[in-house]
Amino acid sequence: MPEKKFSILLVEDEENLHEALKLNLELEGYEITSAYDGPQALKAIQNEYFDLIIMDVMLPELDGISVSENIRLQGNEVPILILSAKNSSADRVLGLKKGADDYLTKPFNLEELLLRVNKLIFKSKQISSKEPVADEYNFGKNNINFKALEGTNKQGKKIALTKKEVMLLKLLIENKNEVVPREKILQAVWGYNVYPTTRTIDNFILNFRKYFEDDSRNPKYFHSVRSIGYKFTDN
Amino acid sequence: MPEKKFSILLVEDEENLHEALKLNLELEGYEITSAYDGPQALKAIQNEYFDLIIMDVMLPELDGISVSENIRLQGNEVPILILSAKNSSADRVLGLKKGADDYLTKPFNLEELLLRVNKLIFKSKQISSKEPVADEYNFGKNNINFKALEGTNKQGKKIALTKKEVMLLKLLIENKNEVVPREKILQAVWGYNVYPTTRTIDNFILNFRKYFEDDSRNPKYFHSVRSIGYKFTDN
DNA sequence: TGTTACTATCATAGATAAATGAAAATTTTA
DNA sequence: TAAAATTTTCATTTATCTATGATAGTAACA
Repeated sequence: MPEKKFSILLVEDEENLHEALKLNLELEGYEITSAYDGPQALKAIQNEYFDLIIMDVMLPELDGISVSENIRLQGNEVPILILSAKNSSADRVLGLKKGADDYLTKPFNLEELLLRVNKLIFKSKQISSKEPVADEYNFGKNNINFKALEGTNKQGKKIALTKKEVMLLKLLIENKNEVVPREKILQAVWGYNVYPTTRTIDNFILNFRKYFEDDSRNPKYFHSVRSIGYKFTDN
Repeated sequence: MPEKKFSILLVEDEENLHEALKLNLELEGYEITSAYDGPQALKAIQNEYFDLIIMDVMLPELDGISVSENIRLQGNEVPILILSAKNSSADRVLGLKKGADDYLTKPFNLEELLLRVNKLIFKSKQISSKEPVADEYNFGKNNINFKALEGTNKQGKKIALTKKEVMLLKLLIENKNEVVPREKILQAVWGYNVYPTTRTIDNFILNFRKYFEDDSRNPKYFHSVRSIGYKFTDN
């Protein structure tokens, strides 16, 4: 299995700087997606998973601060590194307030940028460590044995689970009572960072409902949250 | 660490008033930069950081309102205190008031000016320490879980919240005790190129009141501020 | 003080985008 | 190669969002 690259969204309108940054980041082993204005950036964020966003404040159409604000309001906590031309502390305060995680003033030293990029990505991975679920999990009258790749439903019927099914179940149960966005699911279970036009996730959820729900029309455990993702609850 | 002086840009063309204000503000401990017309003001703003701008509406070359608009278009949210003569267009001054700034009508009392200057600077510093809201928020007997997209009202009833509802709730709660103008709401929640009729926002507020208020006719939390926007309070 | 103009409230209905569910197509595994 | 697992496709259903309109409330002004 090839080592997974971290993916970065680079939002910068100035061509030369954009290309230079892209080249250097790729040399460091990151996978770069390019955006040249605010709307493009927002669109990319809707469709892909990123480990980090590097964004200029001064952008055509929609400025970087507004973009960050929008990202945060959507509940997305991807780390954001803001680049600013102005050396004004007003920008700085405003940017950080809106949820940017770090801040660099142009012109900046390339070394410093790379250091910060590394730090931000590492930091966010650290925090995201959730307590792992045990080998078995019970909800209602259902049981899941993650190691045996096997489930038992309320009628005591054994259900053979596949690897992917187990991965998705684990992910949802680890994050129970929280909505897990589709991009996060794809990222965690499939390893994509591109959100394909696919109903694959939905099919897995449908299967889970068939396996474990009394009434798949009114799910108690596997809830869909429209336009975001899915949520597992057990109460 | 030496105490930092707050810096003010004073934009006033009338020499006598300008000098008088400058002297008094300096006596109060502020650092004053002078400008005597619109273009000068804009130039100063490009090059320096200011904690506050005091600006006459009636200026040679380029009037104060235009200068303010220009500043805002640049994404700069420095507080602006407008000085206006009584006969100036009420509409445009009203427009500025919406931006959480302040205005004074000439002739004004010096004490009052100093009070407002203080208030504006203090207020903007306050805002800058605003933190993003946590995953959960409680007000009265209500609870909102932003990660679960779920609310609980005083009767303990669970309310499934939608993505947009959560975005708007977050925005209002992040800015609690402040009026959030309708344009700001549209910009932050709906995005850059969507213009739903303003009734849409009202509908969301309406729902929030149904979910969380005892008496939706006399809201305790979700207040409308006529012709400006909405305000969330929790006291 | 009454008239007028504006703005918010609230219910309802329509539009739209997303999820469902079944089945077929494809890929992977044994 | 057969069987299992996974992914795609597509018609249908549904959740959510938006527009509309009737009413009530509020501010402005003579």
